[in-house]
Amino acid sequence: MARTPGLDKNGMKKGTWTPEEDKKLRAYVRKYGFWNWRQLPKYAGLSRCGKSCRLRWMNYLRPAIKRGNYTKEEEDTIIRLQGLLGNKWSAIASKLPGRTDNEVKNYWHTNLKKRSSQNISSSSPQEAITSVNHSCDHEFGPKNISETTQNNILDLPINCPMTHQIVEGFASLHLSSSSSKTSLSSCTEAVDFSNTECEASGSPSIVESNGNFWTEPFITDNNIESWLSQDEWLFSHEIFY
DNA sequence: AAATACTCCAACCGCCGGGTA
DNA sequence: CTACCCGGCGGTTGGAGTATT
Repeated sequence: MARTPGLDKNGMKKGTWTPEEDKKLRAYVRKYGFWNWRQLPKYAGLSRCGKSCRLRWMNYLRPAIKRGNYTKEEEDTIIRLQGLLGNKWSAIASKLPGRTDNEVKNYWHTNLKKRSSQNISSSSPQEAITSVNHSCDHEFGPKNISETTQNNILDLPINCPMTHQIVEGFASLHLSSSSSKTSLSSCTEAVDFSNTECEASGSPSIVESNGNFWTEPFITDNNIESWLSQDEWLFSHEIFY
């Protein structure tokens, strides 16, 4: 499972993360957040590229990541959304709290792919659409998504968290025979998602207030107690999720 | 017990889009 | 307008762990 440790062309370490590296990354992110992944390893004392740090944090160290077996509901959701959206793993994972796109992708390829292909012969895309439609009805009131989408893809309940994915899924299914992201974006750009369940992405003022954050991240750390209490707030409000 | 085949998943790679200077 | 940087995404791979022969 683990990859052999080595160095990339820039002299950065590759391969499996050690517990010590995890500790450093976790401690740094919990204290300072992640405002520039490229710079982060330098100040966190890690010989890793920023990308590797980001991946490690997002897929493994992040709080609230759910480990262990998938529930029947989760499996059904993955199968259903994969049928609708294709390999939009991040979109699918966003509907599974605590699961990462990488994890969902792996689980699909190792466990669900075969089952799904068997089910395809017995259930139509229309059934999958209807199923999602019901889940939206439950939270956002009745709206016939399948019918609406076929008539006007933009006329969807904007507050429905499924809408973005549904639009993209139908864009790939109906609007273009190619899989280029350009064709998808040209469709989704017309929709205002500002009112959907987007996570907060702005930098908290605690960082902005520190003008030398990146140049002196540790030096300015004079008020650890205060930082830690704010850290808990950030986590409780899912700023880091 | 040893060898081989298979499974699973952490991690890497390359590409793309958004933001900005 | 262009070039560059960065974060994010999806496809792929390496190899440890497990099952089978």
